[in-house]
Amino acid sequence: MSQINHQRYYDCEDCLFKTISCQYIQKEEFEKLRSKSIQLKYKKGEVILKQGAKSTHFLFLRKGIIKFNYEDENGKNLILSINKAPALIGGANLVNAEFNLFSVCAIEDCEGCTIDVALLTRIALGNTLYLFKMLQFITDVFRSSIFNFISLAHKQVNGRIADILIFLSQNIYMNNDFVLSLSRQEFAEFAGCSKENVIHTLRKFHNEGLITLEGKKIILNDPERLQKISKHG
Amino acid sequence: MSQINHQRYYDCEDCLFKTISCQYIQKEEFEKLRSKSIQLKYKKGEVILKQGAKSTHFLFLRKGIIKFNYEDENGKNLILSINKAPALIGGANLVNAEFNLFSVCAIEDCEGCTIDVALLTRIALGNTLYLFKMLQFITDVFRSSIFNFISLAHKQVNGRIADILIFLSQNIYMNNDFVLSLSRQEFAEFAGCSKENVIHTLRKFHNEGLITLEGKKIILNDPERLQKISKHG
DNA sequence: ATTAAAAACTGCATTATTTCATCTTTGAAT
DNA sequence: ATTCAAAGATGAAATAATGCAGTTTTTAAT
Repeated sequence: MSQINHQRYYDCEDCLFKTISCQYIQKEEFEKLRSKSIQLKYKKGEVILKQGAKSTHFLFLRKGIIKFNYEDENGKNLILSINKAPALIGGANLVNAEFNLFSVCAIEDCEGCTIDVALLTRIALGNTLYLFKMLQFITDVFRSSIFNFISLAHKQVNGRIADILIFLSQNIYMNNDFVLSLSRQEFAEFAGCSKENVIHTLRKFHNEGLITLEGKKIILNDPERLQKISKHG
Repeated sequence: MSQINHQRYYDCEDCLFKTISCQYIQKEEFEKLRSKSIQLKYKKGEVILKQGAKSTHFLFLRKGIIKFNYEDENGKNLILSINKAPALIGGANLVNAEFNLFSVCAIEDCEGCTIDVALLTRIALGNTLYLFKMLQFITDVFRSSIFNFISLAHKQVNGRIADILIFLSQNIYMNNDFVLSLSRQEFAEFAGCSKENVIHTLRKFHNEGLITLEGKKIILNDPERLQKISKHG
């Protein structure tokens, strides 16, 4: 991710963050933000924000898919949430500014730009409607994780995996037919079970005709029946 | 909870919410908030905010212990978080105002007062430091639930129950020796397992000398060893 | 194209968890 | 004080999930 010369990969004119911001703040204000921001590219697998590190900036994710990852004291990983662009990442610390509770990693190639937290906060403090909009943006990222939480807490692995398949098709890939960005290990870290259990369960769904599985390619043949399994059928 | 005549149970002078508020806003502003607020008492078991209902007010919880409860489509309950006073409840909707995602129920007798959301928002919009403070207050309530999430997601029942015992002693009762406010069923809804599993596991911990169990009374005899079990030992 | 390493897969033994049937204790209501 | 209902407790059988060992497939590097 090292960009010595801060090259620009894309034009800021069509950026959603600019569009939204300029509904609330003056173009000159936005220009201050933009002048301090750096465009970055991340390859699949790269760490965008590191758990335990100090957040010096937000990242406006313009393109790509990311995971929120928590690593426990035994080195075991847990995926709390998966999100796709556009999203404002790193906002967990806007209110209670401290260290990153989680890592954020690219699970597909990503593009985005850094946003100076201190400057954004200063501007937002002078414009509460903008502040509210930014808070909404930030909390959006966490909204989906609540439902994964609920799924984990009181469903068995069948239901949890059905939930994840539905979630991915409806919220990430926007299609019943997609190429999974996660390894089986990562899928297991999202579902809160062993990778063998993921493999067995996906195979079972395949054998029952619920899904078609060809390596990383997954087709949901029967989303309604998956919904039933999710509802513990 | 019906208070036809809005009787006052306690004096507002020593209220933490007033103390904090008046560090940021004028006494006259606070008086507007206070004049619209109603003091309420809830008995153990009473619903304070109902899942699916519209939030017309926050509750500043002055005394007592509450649970955040989610009821799924099959009528199964799940406890997302347990919190004690003081806390500002119902703030999930400050930013994205819609319907309550969860119920909030008293698990010990509670006292608190309603706070008009629209008025608090209006005042906070005119005073961003106060707004930040309120947001901090609100997010505090959710902070602890993240760690329960993590515990649920990648620990077995032994570890989850150890985690809950430690959480309750350190964050709720502030003592190694406490009288549990939860039924075994509710404990199971917090731990994400069957009530029999809770009973078996608590009994096992008791037999191993880790805890002393006398009905609702629990003593943590060996918090260090519980920590080890939590860390999957 | 060949090789090595990583990821995916499989079946099975072990362990964990739920479910069920039954019994005991506790607490509230009459 | 008695009764009833709810909560707590227990053990055993059935089901679910993990962890292991070994095999195949995929991916990346030379």
